[in-house]
Amino acid sequence: MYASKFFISTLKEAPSDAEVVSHKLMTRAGMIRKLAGGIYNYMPMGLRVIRKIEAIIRDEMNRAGAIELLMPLIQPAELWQETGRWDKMGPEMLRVKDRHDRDFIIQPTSEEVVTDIARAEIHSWRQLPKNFYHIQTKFRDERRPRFGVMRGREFTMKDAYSFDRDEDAAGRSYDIMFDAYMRIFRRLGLEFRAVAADTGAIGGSRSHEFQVIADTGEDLIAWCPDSDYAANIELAQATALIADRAAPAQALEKAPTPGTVRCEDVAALLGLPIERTVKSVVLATDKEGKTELWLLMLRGDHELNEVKASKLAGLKDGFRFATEAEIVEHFGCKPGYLGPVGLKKPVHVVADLTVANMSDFVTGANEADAHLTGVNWGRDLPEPEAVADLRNVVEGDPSPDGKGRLSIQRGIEVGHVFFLGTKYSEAMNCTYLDETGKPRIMVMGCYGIGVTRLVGAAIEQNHDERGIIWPQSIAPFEVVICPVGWSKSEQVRATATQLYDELSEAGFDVILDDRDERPGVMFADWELIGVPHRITVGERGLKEGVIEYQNRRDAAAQKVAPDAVRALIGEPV
RNA sequence: CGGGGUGUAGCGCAGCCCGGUAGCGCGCUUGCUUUGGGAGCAAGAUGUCGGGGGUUCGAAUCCCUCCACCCCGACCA
Repeated sequence: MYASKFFISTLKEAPSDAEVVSHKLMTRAGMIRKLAGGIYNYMPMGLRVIRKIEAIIRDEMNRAGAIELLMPLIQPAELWQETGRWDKMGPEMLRVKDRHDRDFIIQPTSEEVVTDIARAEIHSWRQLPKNFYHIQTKFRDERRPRFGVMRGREFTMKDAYSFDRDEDAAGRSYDIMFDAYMRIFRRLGLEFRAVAADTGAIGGSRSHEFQVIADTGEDLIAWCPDSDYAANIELAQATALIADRAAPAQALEKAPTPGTVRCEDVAALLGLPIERTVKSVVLATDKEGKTELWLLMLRGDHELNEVKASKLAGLKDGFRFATEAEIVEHFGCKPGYLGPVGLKKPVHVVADLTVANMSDFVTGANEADAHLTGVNWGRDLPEPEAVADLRNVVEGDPSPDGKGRLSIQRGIEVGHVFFLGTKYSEAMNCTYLDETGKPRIMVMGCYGIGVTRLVGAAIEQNHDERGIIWPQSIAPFEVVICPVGWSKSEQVRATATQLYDELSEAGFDVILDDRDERPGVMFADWELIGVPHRITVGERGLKEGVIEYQNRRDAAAQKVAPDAVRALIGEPV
């Protein structure tokens, strides 16, 4: 490709609405242009990256035995009504009507349609297993689209769906996809981690997220450097940090703590470590018109994990945070000084694993500007109604597998593999005949990769102050040739053109910058765009018989003979 | 959805408080000079000042309203 024949539109300054680096750099590099909130044009330079990512995904999906098809962007409401998601999905799903006033949706995902295909086309156990996938535009009307391509409303996703005869076979399909995903993300050249993830309402144990490691990620992942344990923090198991509860040593006393609401402040005021304080989180449930309050107790330095809370026996069907009025009614006190001792009305008291083994701890006194010290289970208040893992793990917690301590990293979720079971196949009566001629429900799995999000994630992980640094496998171009004095020097032109031809012939994606710009302009543009290898050809060097090579990660260029540059670049990918 | 903020040239911004008919930098066009890290000089082009309504002799500026975009949002009692 010659630059003059391509489309390059770099900006010196990013639009003010771009917040994260990937959004800024993609816009500055001319890869995307915003059309509306969360909706972007993929400009030629950006589309090349997307196409390369798609090619790698296709290659590995096909290798893993998945079969590509393409399901429509617009889907009829009937299928979604059949599974009940027409009502469940909420405003995130964009609904449209056709000229006959019939309801359609713009697909946020494709379980319904693919299951409809399977039930219509697959009739025999001999046809199983099957795994269908497509790479298709999705639309999710996000509450708050942000971060450019990382959380857009319109985006591209690869979604795959496996169909199997039973759970064992579905497990094998899952493993095959898991392995394929490992290969895909390795080939994309990203630092990533596969982590156990919450399975939500569907249950079961098989769900993994693929997280690209980046400080700007929205997800927290807990992993153990000494073992292969890795889980989303939503799921990561916390252990009791105190093995056995010590006997009470202190008397129950009330301490004045005026204006001191947060646990760290209470601890500081009382001159105690924060590990001695217990915070009270008040939730509410509404069942058949009856409101019940739940007091969840966590150590002062710990945070409530809502996913874990939602698994508690009484909170399974949904909960909310209690209102101030409800809190006053039950505790006789406004938030800030709440505790489990001296309640006005009964509440369900649930203690975190660690809190359940604490003694002589500090809680609110249910009285403004006061806390209680020397609080002890059994003596000052009844044993908790339930003890459960309620908190987020923190850096340094013991790994649940008993092999060392947990580290916490931020990640960007770019892939998810999920064992679906029969949730959709049962709702849609997707069956096959087994060897005995009996109809049986197919067992499904689903597997997604956020293609456009990957572009953003790759940049979040690989950039510097000058711009993007693409992994070679997804760079819009692998090599750029910058001729200095293109229009002036016959010799520069000849050498640059010859290099271009040779490298293209060798299978590299090469762009020759024949725009006749000054070197500073070319260098700045290509460093912003993030091409991994740059070759500079100028009369000055040619007099000494050299050209220059610089890797995007190098601090400076090195002079080499034209025929030596190939060795520095390595191989095309 | 609630709270806050911002909309002025392709991009980044000033002007608004205190009304008088729009400006700067980058980019773009033309010419000359320059040519190894975002060139210099000169001459240009580009704005329904987010939309609508109102106040006023006069509105980017004041008032009302709509829209768009951005940020924040139980974080824990």
